[in-house]
Amino acid sequence: MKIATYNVNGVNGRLPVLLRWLSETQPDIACLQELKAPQEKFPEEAILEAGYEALWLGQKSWNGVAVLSKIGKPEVSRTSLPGDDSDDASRYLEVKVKDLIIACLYLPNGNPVPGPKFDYKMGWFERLDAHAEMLINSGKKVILAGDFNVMPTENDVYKPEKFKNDALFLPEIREAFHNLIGQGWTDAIRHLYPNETIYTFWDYFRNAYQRNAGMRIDHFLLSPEVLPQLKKAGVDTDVRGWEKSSDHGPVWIELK
DNA sequence: ATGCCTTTTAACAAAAGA
Repeated sequence: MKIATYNVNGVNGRLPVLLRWLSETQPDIACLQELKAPQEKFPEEAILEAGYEALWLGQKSWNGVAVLSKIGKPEVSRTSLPGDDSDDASRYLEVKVKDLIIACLYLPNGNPVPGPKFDYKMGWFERLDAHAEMLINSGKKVILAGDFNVMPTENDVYKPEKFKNDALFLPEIREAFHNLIGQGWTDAIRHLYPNETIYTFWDYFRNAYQRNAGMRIDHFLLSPEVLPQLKKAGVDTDVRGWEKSSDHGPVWIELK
């Protein structure tokens, strides 16, 4: 079984690229972030025609997450993180498919630092941390997948020194990510490729993709019950080079 | 030092992204 996560940066503007990617790579489940579309503007028909049933949380202009499946319709588990009823950003969609719980998440960017956006990011991470602990303690097969907006180590960004004061790389956010992992989660890409330089995002400008000036910010975290099934993982880096592509590339895992 | 591009919204720039 192949599961993918892809920050599409606009699901309607990206539809031709999204459909081509689904058709060429055939993930069984795809988690999408940054739909940038209200609930009623999600391209459900085109996704259905591509063979996928979908659940999605839309929002006007920004955010938005979805889970696509061609192995049975996902069942909603949660549509937000617990802990802050005032947060109405569409950033978290947790579903059940088969025997898996899959959390599709879009962590806030957090820049500029310092400021309310970074405070919001740290607060969001705290709520994720608390909920993830509950999930991992459940003993179920759980996957946290999505755009975490965190480069976990210096090997995850092309020029670490340039990002010392960035919300994606500050010590406190890397520590938050490290603490989350410490609950018992496994970073699937790093588990299979401990030392390789692997990126999932390349900026639109300065020819970042052509220069491979990238960052690894989209992640798969696996609960201990899922880890033994991990067979392969990778990034569809070529998709980032397609015409009208997102600034992120799709990341995927294969489970036995 | 810098959002240098791209998307969305809306009707022009502005906001946001990372």
